[in-house]
Amino acid sequence: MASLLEGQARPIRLADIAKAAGVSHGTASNVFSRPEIVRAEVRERVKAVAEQMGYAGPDPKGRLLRAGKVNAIGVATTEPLSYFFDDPFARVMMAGISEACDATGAGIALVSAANQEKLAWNIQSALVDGFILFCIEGGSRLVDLTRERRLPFVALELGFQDETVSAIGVDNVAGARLAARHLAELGHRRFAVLSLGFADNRTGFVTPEVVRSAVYTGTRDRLAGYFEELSGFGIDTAKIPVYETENEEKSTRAGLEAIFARADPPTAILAMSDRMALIAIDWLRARGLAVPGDVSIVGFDGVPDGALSTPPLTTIAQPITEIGRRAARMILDHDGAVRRETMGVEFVVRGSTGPAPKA
Amino acid sequence: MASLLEGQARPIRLADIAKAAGVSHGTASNVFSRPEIVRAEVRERVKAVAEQMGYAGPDPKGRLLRAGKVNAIGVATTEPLSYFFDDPFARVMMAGISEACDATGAGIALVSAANQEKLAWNIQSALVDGFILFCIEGGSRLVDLTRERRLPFVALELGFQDETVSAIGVDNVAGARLAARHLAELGHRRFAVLSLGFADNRTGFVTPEVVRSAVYTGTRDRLAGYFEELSGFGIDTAKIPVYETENEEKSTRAGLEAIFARADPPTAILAMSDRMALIAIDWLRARGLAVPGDVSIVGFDGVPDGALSTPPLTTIAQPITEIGRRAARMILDHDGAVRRETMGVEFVVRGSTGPAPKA
DNA sequence: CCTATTTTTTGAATCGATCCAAGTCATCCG
DNA sequence: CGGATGACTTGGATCGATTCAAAAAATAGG
Repeated sequence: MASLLEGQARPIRLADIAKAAGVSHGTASNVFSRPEIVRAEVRERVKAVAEQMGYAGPDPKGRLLRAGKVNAIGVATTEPLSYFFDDPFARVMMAGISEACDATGAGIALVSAANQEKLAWNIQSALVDGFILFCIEGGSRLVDLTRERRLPFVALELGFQDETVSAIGVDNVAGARLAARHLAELGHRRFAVLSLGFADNRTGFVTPEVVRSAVYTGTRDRLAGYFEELSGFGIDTAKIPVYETENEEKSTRAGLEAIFARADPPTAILAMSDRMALIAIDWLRARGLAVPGDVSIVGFDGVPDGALSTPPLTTIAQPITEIGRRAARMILDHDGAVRRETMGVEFVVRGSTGPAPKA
Repeated sequence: MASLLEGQARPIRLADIAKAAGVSHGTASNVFSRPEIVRAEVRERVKAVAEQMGYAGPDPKGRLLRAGKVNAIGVATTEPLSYFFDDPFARVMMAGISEACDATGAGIALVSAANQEKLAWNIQSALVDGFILFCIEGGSRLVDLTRERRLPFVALELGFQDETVSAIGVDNVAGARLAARHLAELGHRRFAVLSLGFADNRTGFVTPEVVRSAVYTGTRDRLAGYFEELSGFGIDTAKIPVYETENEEKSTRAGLEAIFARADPPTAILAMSDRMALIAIDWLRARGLAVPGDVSIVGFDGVPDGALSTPPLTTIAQPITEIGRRAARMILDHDGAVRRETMGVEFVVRGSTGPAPKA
């Protein structure tokens, strides 16, 4: 019966080598995984047989089951896979993760969960020892799904409150205050905020109601930081237009249109991401408004592109690489504990902010 | 004895669920993998037990062994992992690979082989269905190692000749000719070439001897393309300085120093990579030489940064994304055949080239 | 040459699932 | 009521390795 299948090129297994070399599979295994405990003569014979039969070496699939450890960490997001290579924030983060993985020889498995069903499947079937989650959007779904794998995981940019998951974030309130203070000290009094989401699938001007029922506390905290600081300068924050975007071109431009269509347009824009800030710079300049001459802008994140724009972007920089490194290490030397780390931010003054224009 | 270990939290297996629910492991398996063939009542009972016992779902490690397919493709290079996120060429390539993987729901495993021993191990133990190799450097070692896995693989940027491996490349000769012709037609007569490697670990001016014994035929072809075309314009190619770099900042700058230290410095530089071309632009401008006023430069590759430099770079663009897509598809629908594809290049005129300065 | 050690080798057990041929059971039909 | 049909279930085999206690072989010591 087996003879009928001959020539079917069934891959050679370790057991085949063992049989051909006349040793037990235990010994054959040792030849590859612990050669030093096998008598030299036997070792060479087995190796020769393996070579001659075209054995590819112990199949990691088999080894894995026994070993239990994959030696790779999964990085997941709800964006398409290309997000990891396109998005500047993600790239810097990945560089940090890469560094930690390189240091220990671990691999990186990229997992995308762009559409609902596949998301679940990809997370469920990823061969990894743990996950790093980019919770840029639809984060709660991602967290829930990952939790079911019962593997260690760390959430990054986790927008919402959930004390049961390990996470690394930044001090949003402090960062936002820094940004607001800078602009206020430059004399600005008319502000607008380009905001990240307070809940999924919403864009447009934000009402106090929306803020109160925010799902994403990260967004809420940044806004709170802005407002606290501005209030300290005697500015009526209730009058500040806050436009919620999806952190991409279209909704951000829509937000700018809406903001500048109002009476009394702002001289200063607080953007909750560098992405939006950079889009804003383009939009304003295309509209003939000088940055920072007519309008000043402060971003948030500290992506490298911000240094290259014209004018270069003043921003609140997260220690992105360091966050990536720590996240990877958290998975790599996981000890079962839930850890939450809040990193400090750094205020980077570049060229997109200047004194408020004389009224 | 087992009781001594109780509380050790050994992860729950499918078999445990089966036993607890009073069904066979076969049925328990079906509950998760083919729920429709299990009677509703039984299915719910098993699911309830699983839920209650905190079962994480079928472990992919176990499933993998039986299924045989990982559903992930490995991307390997001899650079550190961060290369994939830092290098513009790699990033565009990865975007193409990502696209193809997203379309079929496959994952991407990044494998780095920065140091000798780990290289071997990482390649040997990567859980993937096939490899895409970035042969930017030390490519032959990478190819040899990968061949031993006996998994499908495609080599990208394979510098050397080896008809036994699947590879996707570009028409180097044609691309180089385009670049050379453009400059010659602009009236340039004094050239220099910033060259990629002809063999490993060499930098410096290249002799005909080096070219003749080239390991990297890609480099040789590009040079041949330049020379063929320039000869057609009656230029004595034997007098053209060709400086071999390691395609990074240091050796490229060294090359420029050496080239411009010679009598009769060039008015046109043919760079075999955009990377070198961009470094050259910086170097020249820092030196007070106008680009393209005093010196014109043509790159090779077509990385997106080239469009953003000052002046923007004239270059020979490879269809990088498309190469990535094809490479991924080659692995994804692998049929056992060795395939070699040569893609066309596109000539992109931007601002780094202009008429030769009046003598 | 025999016993005590030490070095190697063996082969069963395990890792965690899926697959499938064979078996069970209830239902339907003539 | 016997047999055919259909719907689930069962449990052994398998995927490809590693591990480890015990057996076997080699070596040392007396």
